[in-house]
Amino acid sequence: MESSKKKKTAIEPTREQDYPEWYQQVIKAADLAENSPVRGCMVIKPWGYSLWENIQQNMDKMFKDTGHTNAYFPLFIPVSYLEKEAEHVEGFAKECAVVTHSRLVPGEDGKLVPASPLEEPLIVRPTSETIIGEMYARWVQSYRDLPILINQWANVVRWEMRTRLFLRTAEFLWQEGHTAHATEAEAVEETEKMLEVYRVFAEEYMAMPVITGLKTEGEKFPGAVNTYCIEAMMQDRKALQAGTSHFLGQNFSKASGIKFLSESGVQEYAWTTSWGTSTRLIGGMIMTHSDDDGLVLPPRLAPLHVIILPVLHDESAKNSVLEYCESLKKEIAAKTYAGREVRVDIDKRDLRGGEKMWGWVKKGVPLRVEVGPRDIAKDSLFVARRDTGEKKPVSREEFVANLPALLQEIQDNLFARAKKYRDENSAEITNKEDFYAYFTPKNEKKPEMHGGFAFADYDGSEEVEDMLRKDLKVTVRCIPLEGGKPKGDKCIFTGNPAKYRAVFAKSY
RNA sequence: CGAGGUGUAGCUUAGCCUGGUAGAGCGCUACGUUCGGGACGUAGAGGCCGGAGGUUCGAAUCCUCUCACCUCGACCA
Repeated sequence: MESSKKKKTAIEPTREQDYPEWYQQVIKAADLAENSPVRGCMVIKPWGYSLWENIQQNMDKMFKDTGHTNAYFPLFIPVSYLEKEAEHVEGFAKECAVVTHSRLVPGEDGKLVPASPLEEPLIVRPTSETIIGEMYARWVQSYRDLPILINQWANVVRWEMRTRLFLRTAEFLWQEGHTAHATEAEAVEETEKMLEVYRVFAEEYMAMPVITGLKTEGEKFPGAVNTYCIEAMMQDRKALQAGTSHFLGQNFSKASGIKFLSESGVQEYAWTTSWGTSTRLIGGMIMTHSDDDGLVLPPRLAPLHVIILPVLHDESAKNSVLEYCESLKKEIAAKTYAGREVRVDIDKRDLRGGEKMWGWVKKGVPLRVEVGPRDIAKDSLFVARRDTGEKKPVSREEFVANLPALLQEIQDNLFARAKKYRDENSAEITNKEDFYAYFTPKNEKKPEMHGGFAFADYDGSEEVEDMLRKDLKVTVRCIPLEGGKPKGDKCIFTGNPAKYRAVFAKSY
């Protein structure tokens, strides 16, 4: 970049200037999704949806490899089912969409009005523990019927007050695993196993480093005994809960009546788990890797790995350039990366070179290859990396041969970069004063990016959590599975005996 | 649901205080010059000023109601 003029970014504002607005603009520029006329509900556009398809395909394989199968349960749940588990009702009742009528009839002013009230109202599922529990109760008679290891890909509805594309929408797409086991140990093992699946997916596919941990009483899933989670740091240093795995104990099996006759002939309640990730992952991926020029995609989830940009303005060379690009495309498509065909396309649109190039920059395609008459003469390609911005000529032979390795290098670089950022913005904090200073912006009127992940000993009390939420909007993200034991012996807030060393942060 | 704010072309908006019947930029269309980097010129299409009612000779502008959205609280994958 020339030093004389200020570097122009494709996305305005920049992350530094206005992070939430930057996020919206990245989505718009990459054409991932947009708000719909339906309050709180988004339209996921083809480029965004293909990201979701790639998440689905890869994650689904991991579920199958760990012994799970897919099934589908109803969108509607009778209200009485929700009432069965006390904590669960409290957690979800206030954000349920309710179906009360079964048809519409023309009213006096020509408008349609609901008619035929239902005997029992239905809710649109906010999550499916209760309806799936009801079915499991019917399916399970003997210890021989266990375990049940089922996953469902579905949409759910939670009537949120405030929504943001991908991060929180009234309707969202997700997967929810629901398993039932004969023993507590087996169910706990399942809960931890699926958390590990999520960790691997986040780190190896999304290139998004995460902390695995346990939620506190106040933050756990309504009705669960334990909630495990993966927590990631976004570039504004806020935490994003990217996946949860719940050990439900016998709470839901008792509520739904999932009973079985054990090997020793005793009636017992099953032990259940549930675990989920959603389209929120796409939001996490955007906020982990993207920069001031737009979206940056990890190769393992990118809908397109390589975009070939022919230089076509010279009419006489047009055909030969296109022919060259077609043969290059074939050669590239024959390569494999991470067990999949390398995905490649040629942008033949009749647009100006710069316009085309910036379009693909903003869409986050890992590699751009420019091919013009001068390159063809040397059998050379002008290759640009989206992650580093590096551009250089490479011989065609070398490029094709190294392509899988280069894609993996980009994947690794994204992970390393995100991990470095997270570690640089994490702090070990040993007293309340430092803690408050860490989470307080220096400029109150126009808060700069500040804070991050704070690791600190605390007494595990809800009083401390309430105080931090109120004073700083900081919450306990989790008690990390590694390093969750207190380092000192006192809570840095109360001086009481320390119970945990937790990760504190502001969050989405 | 509490407090504040905003609705004018596909998008961003000027005009509103001090009523006189709508203007710009981007985008879009056509043509031309350009093209190894987000071009420029010329011409053009596009608006019942969120909706309903009221005041007035006359309303984008004033008043009332209503709807939607945004910001801040409570809630949240």
